Amino acid sequence: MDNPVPARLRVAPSPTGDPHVGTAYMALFNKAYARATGGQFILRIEDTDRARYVADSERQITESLSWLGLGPDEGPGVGGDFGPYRQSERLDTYRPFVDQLLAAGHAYWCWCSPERLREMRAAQEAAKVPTTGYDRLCLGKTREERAALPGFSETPVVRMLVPDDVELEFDDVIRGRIATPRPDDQVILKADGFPTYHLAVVVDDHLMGITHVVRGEEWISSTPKHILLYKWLGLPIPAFAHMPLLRNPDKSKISKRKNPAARLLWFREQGYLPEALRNFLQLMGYPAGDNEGICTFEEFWADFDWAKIATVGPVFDVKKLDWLNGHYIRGLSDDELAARIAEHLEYTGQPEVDAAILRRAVPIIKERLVTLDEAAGKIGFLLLPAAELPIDPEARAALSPDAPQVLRAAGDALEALPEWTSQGIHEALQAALVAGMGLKPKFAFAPVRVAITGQRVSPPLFESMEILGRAESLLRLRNLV
RNA sequence: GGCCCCGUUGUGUAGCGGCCUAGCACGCGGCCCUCUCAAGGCUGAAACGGCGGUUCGAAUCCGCUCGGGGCUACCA
Repeated sequence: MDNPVPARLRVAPSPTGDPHVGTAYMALFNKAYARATGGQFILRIEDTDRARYVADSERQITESLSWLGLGPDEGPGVGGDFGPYRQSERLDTYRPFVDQLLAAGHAYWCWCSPERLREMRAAQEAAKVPTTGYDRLCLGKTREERAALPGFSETPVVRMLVPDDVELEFDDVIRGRIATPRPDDQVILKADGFPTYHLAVVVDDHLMGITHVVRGEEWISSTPKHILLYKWLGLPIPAFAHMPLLRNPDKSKISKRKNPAARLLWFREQGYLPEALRNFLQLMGYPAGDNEGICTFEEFWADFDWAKIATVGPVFDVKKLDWLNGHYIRGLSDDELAARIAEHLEYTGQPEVDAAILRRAVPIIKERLVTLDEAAGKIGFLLLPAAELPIDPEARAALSPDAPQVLRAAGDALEALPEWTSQGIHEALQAALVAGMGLKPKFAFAPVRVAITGQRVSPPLFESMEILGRAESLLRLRNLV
């Protein structure tokens, strides 16, 4: 890394619902750069929109980030020298900045009612005006003067007075120099006394010592407003990194409405491993490197480079995540995997599974799992007594006519087997059915599989029988026909 | 509508004027292995949006065009 200066970066979600996958995406790149420079990664809650505020949201954000290994170095709950880390608790901090802007003539009061603003916008649209925006009706007026006019509201807001010569270009560490649309006279202080995002980010980023503003591409067009604020307030301007937007398959900005994977909690519910998700997120808009794109967070941040980030919004296609998840599952030890499956069952509120059976079953389902959630289904047949074992109707229908003889022969061969091991079972059945009855292995074992598992497709048969034990296995062989 | 951003196989990406008859991964097809399904091995199909320039030479540079996206809120 060529930047020896410790960077301070923040991820700043709004608690307006369950966490968005984009939050994790931003957090990942933020934290990577913080680690690369030996700096700090900060979580700040941007709860200035009281209308959309959801009480439980912050907890879910914090939990999911730490689940992913992307917990902050500073933030609500973890502390730090720059708190509070919730904007709703910082209302007093913003006031002096607003006053300063007002006093300097860079901002002005506006008493226009929401209705008037709506009508104004509609009129502009109808008239096909090239540039829309606030018409500055309130600019230069006292409260009394404005009150005499229609569309007056008792509770005013404060707007920025964007000058004609506002700078419309800035440097982005990902995209280089970029141009932007001309900003409107943006509201910075709302009627309810809360700042808008635009004022709050600038003030907080400065007060919290943020060196790199990392956010989604959708913020490019408002960056000139922020730069204006920095300049007016006499504050140093941080570096900007506008990340590409994650997309739905139709290329639109990823949304919970169109894409279940837009919900960060979805991944945990589905049984994805946090390390797999993290690795997958690293691949979004970023080169894979060697090793098929598999790499640890440490390897990722060790040669992290903003310039490598793509300017195209990647389509968020979970197919590759499925593969990665399987890969990471296969890399887990049997004990670890058993523990993760048990955890997942608990997290999703599914019935508990006998720990001993689960542990013994892990080796035979491990390479067959895409998600942890599939585990219960795969070992279900090991958990029920013979009498309750459901037989898949299709599997039953596909049974060959000689199935009864095959099962009887299998039972006879296993009855006297000296040692109940998968290998012994395999050899005994091979001898009785393949050698003895002259059946092809494929056909010889099919009815046995249905009897033992109730399915045509199952984990390895002989290992399953070993886990079930002799008595239970024999019972199942007799039960089917 | 206006302004801005972007455009390599189905998806994620490599490529930064000749090494490209465009590489890799996932996905998809086939084969092998095999008690089913997986896993694993081998193998196949699949892309530079289009048109003009610049140049000895363009996926790479320029222009236009088409296409996609974002913003245009007292939401972030």
